[in-house]
Amino acid sequence: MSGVTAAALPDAPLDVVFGALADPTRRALVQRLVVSGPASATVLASSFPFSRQAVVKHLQALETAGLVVAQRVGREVQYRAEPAPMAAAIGWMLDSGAAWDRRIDRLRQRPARGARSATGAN
Amino acid sequence: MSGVTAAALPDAPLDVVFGALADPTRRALVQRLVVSGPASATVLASSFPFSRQAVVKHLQALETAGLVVAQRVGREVQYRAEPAPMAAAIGWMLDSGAAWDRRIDRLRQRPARGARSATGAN
DNA sequence: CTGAAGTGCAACCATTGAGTTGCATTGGTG
DNA sequence: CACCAATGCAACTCAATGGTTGCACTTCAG
Repeated sequence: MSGVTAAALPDAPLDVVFGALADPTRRALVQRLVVSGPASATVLASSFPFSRQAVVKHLQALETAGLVVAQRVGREVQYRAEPAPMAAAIGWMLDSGAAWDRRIDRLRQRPARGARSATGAN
Repeated sequence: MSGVTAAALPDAPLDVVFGALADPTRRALVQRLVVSGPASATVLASSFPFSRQAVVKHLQALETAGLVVAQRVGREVQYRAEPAPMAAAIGWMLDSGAAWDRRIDRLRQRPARGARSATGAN
């Protein structure tokens, strides 16, 4: 964790990215960092109904996902948002969506023969 | 749950969508359904190293997220992929990314006064 | 009608996750 | 130097998750 300074992680696995984004608190943290810029865990914690330690844990989860980068400034640690890993997640979804569209096309071409042929959801 | 036939759920909260996608098995299930078309839990389970019940639970998680739709066909239940809810997830990410870009712009416009312009990733 | 295939339901276990508290450590600053 | 603020580390609780198994129930088919 703290070993990584600011080097771009290769690319965090989708598990971790999606998992990090699955928590409302963590999404709120990301937005907060995106909107208001870098901040320390202590400062962030003052805006949330959680203890500082809880916020730190969330930030570590986000850092593992590469969605946040920690940078030491004096005795503080500034966390900054890094939306890059979202690209992979979006990519996976668009990919699925595309494949789904292709499948829909195939289903459309198939002659609708009378009764609802099961999968035939419009 | 099983009450819904094929009606589009209002829109599952992001928590649930991201959470559903955070599991590799569930992503594999979605892709399988997208690529090979609708299938029953029993059939799907034969392709995975898990029990049928485990697969059923995953499918229920996906169904809660609206990523999968269950349809009863005779004594079987066919599950079909439904990528629509991904739109909200993608939307959230693009939104964060956009806000981030705006922030970067502001930082870029700001005259680098000595200290850290730091966040200046690529 | 009887049986087998396919689901549904429930109990159970092990692991992870979110959150807490307490204390040690580091780093500015009066 | 001495203090205070911020971080780091560790232990602990409680709830949720992912997985299992066993059994009851429905439905098609011989």
